[in-house]
Amino acid sequence: MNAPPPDDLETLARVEPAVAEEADGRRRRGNATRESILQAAADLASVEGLEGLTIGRLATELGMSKSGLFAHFGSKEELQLATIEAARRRFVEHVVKPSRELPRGRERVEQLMRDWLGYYRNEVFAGGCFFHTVKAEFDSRAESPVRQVVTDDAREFIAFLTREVSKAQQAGDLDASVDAAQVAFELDALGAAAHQHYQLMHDPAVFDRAETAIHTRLETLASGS
Amino acid sequence: MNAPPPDDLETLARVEPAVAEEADGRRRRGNATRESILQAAADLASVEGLEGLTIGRLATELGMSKSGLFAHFGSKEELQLATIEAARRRFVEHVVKPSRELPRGRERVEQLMRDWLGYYRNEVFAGGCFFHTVKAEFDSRAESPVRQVVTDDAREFIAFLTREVSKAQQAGDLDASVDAAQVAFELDALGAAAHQHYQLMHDPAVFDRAETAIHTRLETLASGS
DNA sequence: CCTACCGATCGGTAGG
DNA sequence: CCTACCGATCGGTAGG
Repeated sequence: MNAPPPDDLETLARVEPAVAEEADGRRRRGNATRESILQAAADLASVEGLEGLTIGRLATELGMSKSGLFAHFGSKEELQLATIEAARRRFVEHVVKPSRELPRGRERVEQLMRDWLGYYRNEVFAGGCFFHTVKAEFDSRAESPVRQVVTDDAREFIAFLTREVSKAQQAGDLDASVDAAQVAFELDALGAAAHQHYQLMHDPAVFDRAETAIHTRLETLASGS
Repeated sequence: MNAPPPDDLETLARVEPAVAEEADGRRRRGNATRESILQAAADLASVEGLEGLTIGRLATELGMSKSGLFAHFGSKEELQLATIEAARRRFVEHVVKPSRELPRGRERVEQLMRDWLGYYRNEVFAGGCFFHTVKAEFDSRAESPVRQVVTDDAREFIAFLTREVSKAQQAGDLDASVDAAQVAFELDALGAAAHQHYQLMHDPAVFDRAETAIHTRLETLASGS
């Protein structure tokens, strides 16, 4: 029960195949070590970016040797890509999943936006949202595998918001004559701005401002029902 | 004629005192070198951030020796602070000044937003907007002189937007019962989102999306006149 | 403005 | 998972 519909979650959370377990538990211990490295890496990168995430610093923080940590990944790029996946898991857990329990419609969109703002307010990553940091870091850099994953995730989140707006329109909650992608752009803009201001000024009043703007916008789109 | 009113511009552009000129022109040459260094630094930092802006790389790009360039500033932090001032001059020229020729009111607000979006579209800095890059870079770092200047500039821009909205309200163009700071927050959010999406996806259609959102929002605030 | 350095740190490797 | 390295690059200095 309460199993989320598979459509959105699978694209956003790209489930890794489970790794076969060794009899002595070595593999499980290795995976647990790897995951704890990656969660620390995601927090560090949410502050310093994925380039500022250095292997030496991460190793010191975890009480490991540099080469011991390095052996888990093989290259810095592999570490960066694995860190993005770990951060995605945390994001899905806090922002995407909770509102899945509500029926499709305006209420679900509003809950999703509240969860998103709450995730900012609670600083689920050490430096605010991991994804805002890395989007800004890679947005004007040359193409690379890391940049590609970052843009794919950004597109996916906007597409996810767009689908939720569409569903609310289909449910008769929002004016269906307005482009759902346009509304999703505006909602994304308000969330991102709240995050940016909060990280910079530490004033939680910005969340009220964002909620007001979201509510006002959705009110103008409310179908007479 | 066409001299901009001093109120907003001086706070945003913090005019440096003119340096006394030496008879042999050495000082002028020195200042010109310094400014060309800083403009290159601002472009580099708009891509790589103010930490990624390394003295060695900047020197190579300008065909100077590292220590020759370094001598102009004395520390990396001084270079970073001077680079922010140079970037501010460029921003004011492209975004703040042009709409000053229009009378206060809704038209001026809309022109300001068009100039801002045009500045993004034209990639006036090599990596999009210098200020978005450095805001994201420093937003979750520890306090420092550089971070302080970055937040001051961010506050100043929001305050500037807020004043322009207020003036449009006073001119009777926009509903005066809505909080001007709330409207400024929303306008800032839409501009910043357009920048982010454009840098990441290279799709200029996002500017139409932003303009549509800005226009729609201001229409809901239009006083019946 | 230059050459020639400094100690620290970077990503990565050798060998165990 | 470790110690012990590597060449490159960092910010910064000495001396001119």
